[in-house]
Formats: sequence, C-alpha cells, structure tokens
Amino acid sequence: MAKPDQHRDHTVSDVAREAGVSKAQAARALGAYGAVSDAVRSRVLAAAARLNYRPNLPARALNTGRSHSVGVVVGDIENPYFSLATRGISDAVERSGLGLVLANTGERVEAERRAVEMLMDQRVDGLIVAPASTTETAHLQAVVDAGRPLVLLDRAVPQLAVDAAVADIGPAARDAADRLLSLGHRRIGYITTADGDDPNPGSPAPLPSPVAARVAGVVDAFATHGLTWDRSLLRSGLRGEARIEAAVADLLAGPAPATALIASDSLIGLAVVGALQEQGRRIPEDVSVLMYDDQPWARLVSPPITVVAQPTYDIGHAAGTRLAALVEGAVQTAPLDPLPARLIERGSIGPVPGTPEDRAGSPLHARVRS
Amino acid sequence: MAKPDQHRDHTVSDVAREAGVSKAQAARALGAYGAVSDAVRSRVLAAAARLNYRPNLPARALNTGRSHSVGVVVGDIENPYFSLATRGISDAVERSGLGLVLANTGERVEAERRAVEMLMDQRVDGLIVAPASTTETAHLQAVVDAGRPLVLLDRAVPQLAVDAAVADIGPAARDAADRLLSLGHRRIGYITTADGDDPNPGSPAPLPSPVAARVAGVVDAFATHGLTWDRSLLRSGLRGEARIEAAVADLLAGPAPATALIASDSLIGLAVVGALQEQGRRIPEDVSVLMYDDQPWARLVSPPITVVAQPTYDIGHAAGTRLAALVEGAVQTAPLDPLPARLIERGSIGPVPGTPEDRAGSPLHARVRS
DNA sequence: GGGTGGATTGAGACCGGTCTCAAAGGGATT
DNA sequence: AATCCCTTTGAGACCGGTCTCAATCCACCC
Repeated sequence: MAKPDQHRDHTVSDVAREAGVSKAQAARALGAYGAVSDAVRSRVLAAAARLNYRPNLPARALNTGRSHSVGVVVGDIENPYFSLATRGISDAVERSGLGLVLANTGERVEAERRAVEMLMDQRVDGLIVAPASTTETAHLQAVVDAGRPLVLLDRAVPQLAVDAAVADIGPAARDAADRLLSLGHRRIGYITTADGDDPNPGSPAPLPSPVAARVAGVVDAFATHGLTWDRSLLRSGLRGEARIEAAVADLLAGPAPATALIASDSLIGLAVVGALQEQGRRIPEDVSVLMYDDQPWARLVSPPITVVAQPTYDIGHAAGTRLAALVEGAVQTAPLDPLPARLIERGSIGPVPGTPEDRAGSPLHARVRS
Repeated sequence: MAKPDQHRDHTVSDVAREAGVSKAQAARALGAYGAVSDAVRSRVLAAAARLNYRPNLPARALNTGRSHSVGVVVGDIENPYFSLATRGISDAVERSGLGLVLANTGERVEAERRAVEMLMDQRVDGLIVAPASTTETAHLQAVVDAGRPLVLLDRAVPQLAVDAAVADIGPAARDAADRLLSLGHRRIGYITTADGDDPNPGSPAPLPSPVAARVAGVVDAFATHGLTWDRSLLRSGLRGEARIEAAVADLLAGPAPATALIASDSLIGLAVVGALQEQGRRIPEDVSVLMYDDQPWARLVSPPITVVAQPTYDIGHAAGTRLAALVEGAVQTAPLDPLPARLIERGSIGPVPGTPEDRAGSPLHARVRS
C-alpha cells in the first residue's frame, strides 16, 4: 500500500540537523554565501557528504531569480549549420556555468513563439534565437521588454535593438557573384528554403537577413556591371528534396536556362548536386554550382564544390559569450562585429557552356555601362 | 537611485486580487486543477490576460516535483549522428509537453558525470544519455537508484538495468564483412574514435557496445569462414583528422597492407575518404571503403560510398518516446527492440586488387573450414 | 573590568506556486 | 422547512532553498 522506497531527497534542514547547526547556517555553508566559521562549514560539509545531499536547483532559482540556464531556439538542430553553432554556444556558455535548454521550431513562427514563451516561463536567464521571421517578432520584443537578455543568431532583425551574432555575408556574396559574372554567367539561379519573395527590404514578407544579404550580393554585383539580375530566377520557400529537384529542373529548362545555380545552404546544396547528378548534368561543364556553408563533404565530391564559408562555430560561440556576459550583468556593450565569410574556390564553377574559357570575360565588357 | 522599471512579474496573488477572488481559487483556475466555477474561472482568466500573467515554472516545479523537462547528454551535438538523434528525441518528447535540456560531453566521462549531476540537481524528470564509457557508470547507476527514469541512447551498458534505444548492428555488420570476404578481402582495417583495445567483452576497457558489435561482426564473419581476423588492424581512440589520416596511411603501408577499410562512423568516413583522395588511392580499385551511418553526401561522392545505415532519427525518437512514457509513470514495460541496421551497397567496395572479379570468391572456398 | 566592533549564529519571513482541510453554498429529497 | 450531499471557496501550511535582522560571541583595547 505504501510506496516502498519513496525516500525523498535530503534537504538543507536534514543536513542542518545532522550537523547540529541551524538551517540558516547549513544553507550558508552549502551555498557558499554569507559568513560561516570554518568549524561549522566543515561539520556541515561532512554531514552533507554523509547524507549524500544534493541542492535543489529549482528551489534555489525560485528565490534568487536566476536559473543558471539559457534557452536556445533554432530552426532545426539537424541542420549542420545549427548543430555546429549550437556546439559553439554550448562551449561558450558552459564556461559560465550555464545550462542549455534547447528548442526546435522547424522554422515555424508559431512554434518559435511557443518555445520562447515556454522558456520565459521557465525563467531562463537569457535567450539565443535564430528567428524564423523578420516581421513576426512580437514575442521577441516581449523578451526584450521583460528585460531578459536576448541575442539573435545568424539572422538580424532590424526593428529589434538587440545583439546579433551574424556573418558578414555581403563581400563574399558579391565576390561569388562577380566570379560567376566574369565567367560569363548571366542567368544565375538562386535556391533557398527560406520564405520571402522580394529581396528588397520593406516588402511584406522579406527574406531573412542572411538570405537577403546573399541575394543582394548577386543583385549588387550585377548592378556594378551595369546589369540587372532577373529576379524570376529566385526560387524561395523550397522545403523538401523533391521541391528542390523540381526547381533545379525548372531553372535549367526553357529557352533561357540558368547556367549557374547558387544553393543558399548546405542542405540545398546537397539536393542540387544530387539532382544534377541524376539529371546527368556535368558540373561545371553544363552548370556551375556555388554553395553557402562549407561542409567537409564539399571537398570530397567531384568536382569539389566552390563555397562561401562562414565561421559557424565562432558565430555560435560569439552569441554564447555575449549572452553569458549580459546574464552576468554586462551593460553598455559594443555591438557584436559580424564575422567574415569568404569565398573558397574549388572546382564547381566554370565558364558558361559554349564560351571558350579565355574569352569568358568579354561579353561582360561589351555590355558594361551600356 | 531606485531601479527604474524593476517591475517584477505578476503572480497568482496579483491575479487573484485583480479578479476579486482568493489566491487559492485563482491558482486553481490558472493551473487548471481542482474545482472552480465557470464564473470564477472566466473572471480569473480575464484578469490574468489583463495583467499579462505568466506562470513561474520553477515555482510550480518546486512543489509538484515535476519539472516537465528531460535531460539529454550526448558526446557531441555537432556529430550528425547525435544531431539527428536529438531531433528525434526532441520531436518525441515535445508532444508530451516536455522541454529538453542539452549537455555536451565531448565523450569525456568526467564531463558526463558532471552533466548528469547537474541535470539531476536541476530535477529533470528523466534522462537520455549516450554513455561515454561502458565501465565507468557509477553516476548512471546513481540516477537509477534515485528512481529517476533513464534511457540510454546508441550504447547499451550491460550492468545497467535500463532501457536502451540502439540499432541492431550485428546482422548488417556480418553482411558487410561477408561481402568484403567474398570479394577476397582478408586484411580489413577498422578505424574508430572510440576508446578500447579489445573487442572481447570483459576486457578492462572494452569498446562501447555499438563499436564492439561492429567489430564482432567482422570477427564473426571471419570465423564463419574458418578464418581469423587480424586484430592488429583495429585502430581505436583516433581523435582528429590528422590521427585518422595517419592511421589510414599506416594501415595501407608495409608488406601486408589492408585492402579494405571500415570507418566506424561518418566523421571517420569523411577523414578516410579525404585521406585516400590525398594519397592518390582509388576507391575501390586500390582500397575498398565501408562506412557506418548513411549520410546524404555518401551518395554524392564518386564512387558513392557503401554504408551500413542505421535509423538514427528513429532511435532518438524511440528513446524519447520511451522516456516520456516512463516519466508519465509507465512501469513494467517491455524492453525496447533494437532497430534494424542494413547494408546499402553502393560503389565503394570491390574485389581485392589484383584479383579478377569472377574469381573473387575462390580463395575463400579453398580455405573454408580447413 | 567594561566597552567596542566585527564575525557568527539562529529565527523566521519570503520566493510563487500547490494542496489540504474545514467552512460555506446550493440543490434535491423527504 | 429540515436534512443530506456534492460543489465551490478561502485560509494557511508547505515545497526547499535564500536572506534579513536581531542576538550572541569573542578578541582586543583603554
């Protein structure tokens, strides 16, 4: 009838009794605060060890108001980008003695809102969020209003005055597009999972900032050469391999097919390379391929993939370090510097099909500034 | 002098006052327990909405004893195996309304011990652990003794009477070795990051169970054919790409080089394929390669890599589902079934160099059962 | 020897919820 | 109208810590 070994854990009071001191003194010795004589401390510690005492962290959190844990909200921990960034966060945050509460959103704003709410209710000391949307950010504003430290990961949100650990994509994005332009490419397809149809900020559903920056790199590079990028070559909101493969096939079909494809992340890249192999297209002879996010396998496929590499681990680490500082009470800190991304040229981009390599640049110059 | 907007959150008492009811009634309405009339409930809920009340979960946890969160302890979240499994855990556990507290150990037992202790102090409702060691498991036994639900991930620990979500590697491991044997391979190198020098259970520092099972598959397959696998071809404890590359070079050197290499996980596989490419060895003409854990890129490299695929997501999902059930109070449950692994043949294994393919099987038969 | 001040100590309130228990309310029954 | 029973209500203890505050010690000094 009675539960057999319902032995509840020992508490501060138990330890105090065992050591023959008051609860207050035991608590001070165990919590390492306040004034405690050496004699009492050692008696209490010995008693605690004897009873195998373990502190109840939620109880402690209840009246200190500090939970010693931070929340991390990412789109998908399965995505190598996020798992590496999370590793960076974890390493950074652990050295401040903070635990890590993880939430997946599947890039759905609604799930993100719930996760953030839950973490706030959990009274985490701070939050790192890779926001799924640039516009629906009321729940993030609420975090700021509540005075809880918040650091954004990977994606900045202009209307939110908080730190963001991001890569400085712009220059590398332009480099990449320049490179393609100089090889004669004019029809460059851009494929992303992110939602948003217009690369201009201010549109009703803009792309998340890093994707927008990548697309802007293409647009800028074209503009620099007096050209205009054909926006119909932007394919967004593509979830699932099938949709991506279809987009690849579509971009490569018709009278004015794309001659180069840019994959907005390594998951897209995987699908794109897979699709091209299946469709029997050669890289880079038939199609040039550029991928965002360097992955170990990018060097191994043939040809090795040209990528724009971001310091993903460092981005996570920076976010974690900054959040830990804010949690410790830092204030008036300088904004985080964007970390540099860079183009790593390998073998997956080449001259436009039909163009002799040594003349690759000429069509460009023929048209420049009309 | 006074902190400007030190507005502490509203509490149940605040809501009660606002709604004109007792604290107890407000708490019942907000916590959805006990008996509350419709009139009171709606008044309380309206007041709560007006004050933007949010429950304090640590406080709730303090006297219910349930934190509605589970701990996950993995070797390295950056490893695709763990990030995929974690995704499975997350999905499974989320539908039970449980949060997820993550800890990385870097496969160090000491870090694992600390992480488990911290999570126990945090009073998580249950734990999922991928144990770094098969022998140093006192901290895990302590979890069991404390009556807290525990599910092991990926690796079973014989002396621990708890559920383990693992793959049934044996058959696929034997299939893989059989395949290599039938192609004439006799010198098969096995490369792993795990520590442990002897595939026999009972040795002082045995390999973790899944690695042991994989090695046992090789041993068994050899034995079935009346052969003995040369254990000097087992290379364990290899951390970092450089060490792995050195091991590859070493295995392939000397008078009796390995003709096939087995990579114990996808990270090893990456390094092995990279090393072979650098060393100018062709796969599978010069060396056959088999990898554990299917990864999207394994299909994309040339030749595509033959792998033993495990249902990693499902393993995580099974662990999460089982843990959630245990947390809900399930008892007397059947042990978890190991999930099947299977050999997926692609192009990275071929006949032993110098052996005409159609005669590949003959040296084997010539020796069978002496 | 009395005074002084800093270090130590213990009692008890408190954090924000849950939950027990006795009292009050409200039908239906007789 | 009195009784019974079930629902609803509020007071207050409690979870396991922290922390305030007044009381007590004790070494040192005049």
